[in-house]
Amino acid sequence: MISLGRTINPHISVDCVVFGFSTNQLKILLIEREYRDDSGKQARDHKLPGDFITLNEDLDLAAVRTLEELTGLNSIYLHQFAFIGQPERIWKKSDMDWLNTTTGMEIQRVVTAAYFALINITESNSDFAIKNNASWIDIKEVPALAFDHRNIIDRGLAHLQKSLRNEPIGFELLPEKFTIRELQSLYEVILDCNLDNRNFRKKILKSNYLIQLDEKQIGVAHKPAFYYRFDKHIYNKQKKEYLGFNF
Amino acid sequence: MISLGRTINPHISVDCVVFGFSTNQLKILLIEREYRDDSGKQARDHKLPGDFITLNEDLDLAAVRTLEELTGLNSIYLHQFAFIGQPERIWKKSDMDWLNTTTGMEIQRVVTAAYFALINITESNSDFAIKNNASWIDIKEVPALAFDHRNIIDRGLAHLQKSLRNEPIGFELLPEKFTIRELQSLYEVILDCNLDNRNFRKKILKSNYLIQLDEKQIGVAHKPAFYYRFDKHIYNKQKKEYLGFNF
DNA sequence: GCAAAAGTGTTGTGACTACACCCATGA
DNA sequence: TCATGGGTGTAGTCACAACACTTTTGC
Repeated sequence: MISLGRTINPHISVDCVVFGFSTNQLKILLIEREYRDDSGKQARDHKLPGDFITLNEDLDLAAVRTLEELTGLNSIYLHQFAFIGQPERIWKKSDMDWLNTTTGMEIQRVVTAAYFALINITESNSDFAIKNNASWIDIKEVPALAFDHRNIIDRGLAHLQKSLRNEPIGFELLPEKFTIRELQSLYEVILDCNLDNRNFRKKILKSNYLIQLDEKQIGVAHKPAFYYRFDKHIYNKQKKEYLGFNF
Repeated sequence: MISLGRTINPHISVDCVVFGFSTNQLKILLIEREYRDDSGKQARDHKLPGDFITLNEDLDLAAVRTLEELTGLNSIYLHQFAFIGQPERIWKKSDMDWLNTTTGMEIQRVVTAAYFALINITESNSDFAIKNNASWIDIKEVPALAFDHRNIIDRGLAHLQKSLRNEPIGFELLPEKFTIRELQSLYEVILDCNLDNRNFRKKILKSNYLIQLDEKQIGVAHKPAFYYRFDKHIYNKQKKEYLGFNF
């Protein structure tokens, strides 16, 4: 999405790799775009949510703005994870033409700050996104993308996997209350592995920032699972500095 | 250092936090700069090695170039660790004036890619640096700096500590051959803690990429220590993916 | 009562911490 | 021979991996 009607800084952009999780799939938010291919024909493909920053706009805030315009959400987990500036990263003429057309400026070279966001997909923010030509696509079925966005997604995914191993961020992708099994599935899908559920439970419950609620699943054809919630406050309190070094 | 005589991209710069280690101190490479303070008086202070990128220059290569111009070295451990773009990061009028004067351009706002470098300080590269107004300063005695460079250093140091815990990068700061004790001191200084030397040895030698040489210290008034070298090849081979998650 | 997923305990192994003394050298 | 830093071993604790059965519900 390009900011028409704002004064942009045409040298610097933000791009957001937005992850969501639903029906046991890791999904990513992509935007459909219309462009003219090298032969001048109208075509469609997908790109990451992103935008040029405006003059005097803070980078982080530009990323927040981009996502808010797209999902209606403004307090989501969002961090910069890379900054990409190879001169040849926009190598297709059609991509460069598209930038020139949509901005109405002569774009030379764009350096982009890549952001990483985690969203709990709900009906409401999903509807909001659809109105903006955005849609949630399974990470395993990402089509060909504009610019170097495929590369940015791969780096974002690696970042997600690393973060998930080192900090409790999985909750950002789940609703307020969730079952241990849902959490385990999330880990399995993102890390692409199978986890022993006894060991997973022990490990995740030992750190006592998962609070068991009084509520159970209803209407399921098996023993209903308890719901839990993540208590960020407890986590922050007992977050410890790991002092060993293990390589 | 500003590239006079090159065509620069005045929106984007690189800044390098360059660490060195000598006489049991963690040091950082700073450049002395002349400028006019807000009252117009000639003054001196320090800044990080850095530069605007030139048109069509790759960011990573801009960082390599900056350091090569400064130290004569071109194959050093160098990684991007942050990208900083608050509009108010250059808040002092004197700093903005200095940029305008040295570049001969009207600078509006600069977004900078922060790089992190590790160097084994030698007489030769140290002499080279001195010729360029650069000097090695103990990390604990860093004076007031230009721009937001103090902040960048703090973030670089945090990055160094984190990296040192997770990857064997300490060797980059030491000469080719070193004693276990030197390595331990390096860990202690950077992590700001005391380590038990029996446990340190066990841990570091267990991973068998430290090769004991036939050579010992000479001329020391105590039992001479063996020298070791780091074998990157062995490390790369047995580098394992840590699959658990520990938070 | 049966299908389907939830939930639970034990054991072996390996990594970490804490801790104190002898060894080789130069002066 | 003494001062200096190099170099070594053991015991307790804790985290992790591997592994199979009982429980609760809807149909």
